[in-house]
Amino acid sequence: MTDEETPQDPVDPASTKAAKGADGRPYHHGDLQRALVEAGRRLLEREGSAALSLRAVAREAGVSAAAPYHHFKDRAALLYAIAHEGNVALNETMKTAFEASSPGRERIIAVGVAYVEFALQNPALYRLMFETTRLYDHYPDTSEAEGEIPRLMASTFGASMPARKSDMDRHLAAMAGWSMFRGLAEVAQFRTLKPFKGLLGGERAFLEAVLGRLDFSDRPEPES
Amino acid sequence: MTDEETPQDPVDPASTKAAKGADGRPYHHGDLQRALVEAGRRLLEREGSAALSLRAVAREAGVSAAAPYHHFKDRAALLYAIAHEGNVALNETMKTAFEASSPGRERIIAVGVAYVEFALQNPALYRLMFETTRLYDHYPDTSEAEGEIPRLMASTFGASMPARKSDMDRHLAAMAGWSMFRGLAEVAQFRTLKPFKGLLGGERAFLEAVLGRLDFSDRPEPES
DNA sequence: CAACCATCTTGACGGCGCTCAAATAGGTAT
DNA sequence: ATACCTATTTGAGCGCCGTCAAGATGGTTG
Repeated sequence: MTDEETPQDPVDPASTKAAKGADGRPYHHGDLQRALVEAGRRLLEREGSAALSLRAVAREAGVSAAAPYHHFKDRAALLYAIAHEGNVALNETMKTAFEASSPGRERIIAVGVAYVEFALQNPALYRLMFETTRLYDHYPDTSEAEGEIPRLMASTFGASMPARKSDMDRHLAAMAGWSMFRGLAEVAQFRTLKPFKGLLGGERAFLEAVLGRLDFSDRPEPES
Repeated sequence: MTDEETPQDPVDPASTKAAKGADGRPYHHGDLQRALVEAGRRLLEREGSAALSLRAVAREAGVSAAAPYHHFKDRAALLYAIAHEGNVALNETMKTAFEASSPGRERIIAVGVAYVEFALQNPALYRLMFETTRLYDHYPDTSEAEGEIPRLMASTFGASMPARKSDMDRHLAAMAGWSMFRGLAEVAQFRTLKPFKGLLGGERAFLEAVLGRLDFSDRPEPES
């Protein structure tokens, strides 16, 4: 991640137009859109989601308060862009865990641990993704990474079952897994659980033990 | 619904100060603390959580913008009070479901359905409770109802297991159940699931089917 | 009655999201 | 180079927000 906002052009500070300031930054920001998203992520990690105001992001990126509006329709659009990056990252994490594991119970737990650990390591970002996904749920064009997570869930659980199983059962298992992942991602953040995790041998052991409480067994058709 | 004055205009010359409970201390305009919380809940249902500004709540209650500060330390304290009411209500709902069911698998599903249905019926309030509980997690004096929910979870799951099972296992099962409840409360709100629920025979059937994916079986000690 | 004091209002401050006209820089055609 | 064009950035301004200090209001009490 090149979160370096130094000027990449060796502009001559004396000859170039410097009406705005002597910081050497070219008047035309190279890629303000990108810089804003990165400033937002930086701010999110450093100060938490409460500090994620448009003005603060603009300040962090070193531009005026109105500048973002030429790259994002409104505040929500900027937050959406940040959340989208998070979704891409989470999706990658899950996919890696998926591919590094073999089908079945082991894989479900591995993907779940990856999911929850991502949330624990990026709590503010996760919560932003969470909120944003909810707000844009009804939008017809939720983008690639957002849609991929449920798909990955389905194949994670689908592959762990005999092929003869109905799609309904597969979907239900995926829903249960997804719910468990999301719920655990929240519950595991409670500070009161810390000693409990210690007793179990660490956070990862805790996550695996809880996720192990998902029912992986075959089941009779729910109907018929 | 145009701008209608709230019917609780404080000028009620006949009974300005009388007719208030012996416990309350309604000096000027009645019990403003109570009125503010109710105004907040009203606003939450009518306009959603985005409209829950301190000024809006004060307006809804018919007082000046600064009046709430004599009853709540800041905006967060007011939101906390509203969320607390929600926690009391949720706790009651769960307790009722608990007592109306018999121990074991049936009970776990009944309590889970009660939990998730509360969230689905009061989405804005649930989300507020959710956020607030998280923010105040580290406070030493989280109040009665907030603490009772985990306790109820523990006994819901604890009673479903043989007594010889270790506390650890009981707690883990409760954590898994709690995670599932919370996650499902979020996931079940996605509009895209509507047809899926229909195929299953309605929302309740969907909830029961997903919750049924919790592992209720006995397990070996997680550590050995 | 008058003094008191809890209660609420007024008015102000700074920060916010958002909009808009005006200014400026970089690239391109002349 | 010159002049233009377009994208980018700015500064001012609107209305709303949370918050605070000081003043007004009115019930309670000596």
